[in-house]
Amino acid sequence: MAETAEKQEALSKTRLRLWLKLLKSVNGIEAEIRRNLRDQHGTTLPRFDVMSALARFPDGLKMSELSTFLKVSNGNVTGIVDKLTEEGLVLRVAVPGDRRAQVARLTPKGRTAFEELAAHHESWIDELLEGWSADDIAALSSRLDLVLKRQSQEESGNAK
Amino acid sequence: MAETAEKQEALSKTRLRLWLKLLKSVNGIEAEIRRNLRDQHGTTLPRFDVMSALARFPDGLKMSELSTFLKVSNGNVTGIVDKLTEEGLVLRVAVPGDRRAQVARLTPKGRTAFEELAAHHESWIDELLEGWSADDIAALSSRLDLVLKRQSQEESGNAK
DNA sequence: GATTTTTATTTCAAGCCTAAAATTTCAAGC
DNA sequence: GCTTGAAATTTTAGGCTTGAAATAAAAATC
Repeated sequence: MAETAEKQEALSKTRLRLWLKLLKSVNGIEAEIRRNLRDQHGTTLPRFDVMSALARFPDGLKMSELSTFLKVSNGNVTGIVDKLTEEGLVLRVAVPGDRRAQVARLTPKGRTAFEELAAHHESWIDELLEGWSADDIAALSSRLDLVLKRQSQEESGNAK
Repeated sequence: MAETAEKQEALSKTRLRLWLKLLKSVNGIEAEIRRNLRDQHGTTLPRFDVMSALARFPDGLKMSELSTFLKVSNGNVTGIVDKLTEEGLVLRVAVPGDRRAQVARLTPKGRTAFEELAAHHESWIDELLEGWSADDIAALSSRLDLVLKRQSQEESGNAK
């Protein structure tokens, strides 16, 4: 079932237009979340992301695990964790048996603060995706799995 | 047709999970595009975005029009256009009758460079969205319209 | 056990981005 | 024709991000 070159070309353009629309939508949602975090909570998305990651791992994450998980550079998380530590939301704990490594953990204060943020975050998303049904979501989700699958393949290809 | 509170809560969680997956997918695609622009063309996404905007307006765009169109700050485009101008890809043209304003335009060299970039960009997207049919795209596109509609409403609400 | 390599993290330099202040010019009202 | 306010742009200060260099400790090799 060979498609014609014309159809392939049209599909390529259609995909490009979709990508631009998708990017615009996602950037818009992200901008609103950043705005809400700043205006309503005096914080930022990178800080929320770090706290969110640490909330999933109650025993804490090593700095390098944190940067891998968030897909940002090591130097980046250093700065963010520094700030969160100064504010008493995160704690650096020495790893027994390895004096190079440190584990970052949420403090009780940090956990409480995160839970507050997370609840609001969920409700913002719920509003922003108003009109999306469970079926809509399932359909998109399966298409996104295609994208993510490709990405994880590529990653393993790039592995050193 | 009142849904139960339980269903509403489940939908909210489902939407949140979708959002996280969507963000991961889009960030992954964007990261690959940035990588390709850097490694294959020695340029960056912000530069590509500026050139792309200027390519759509052969008569050029005022600096403020450019920043509005791209949804970035004025100061931001100043720096990017500075660099592109130094490299001979963009030209600043005085606006007759208004000595405050300047129009940024692609030079012929800039246009050629952009067309080269744009062709590659389209093919990268085409590969990254491999497996997305015209029907998939149409379905998602209509859901995204919901999001974009909400965003444009909000914008006009925020207008000064 | 000394040397080399790898691993974990931080520091650094540079680019991107924003919001706000500063500059220059235009337009309106007097 | 001044003055005041608005508009277009650039400059500035500060935060985020990266990739690469630097530091320090662990692990592997000899």
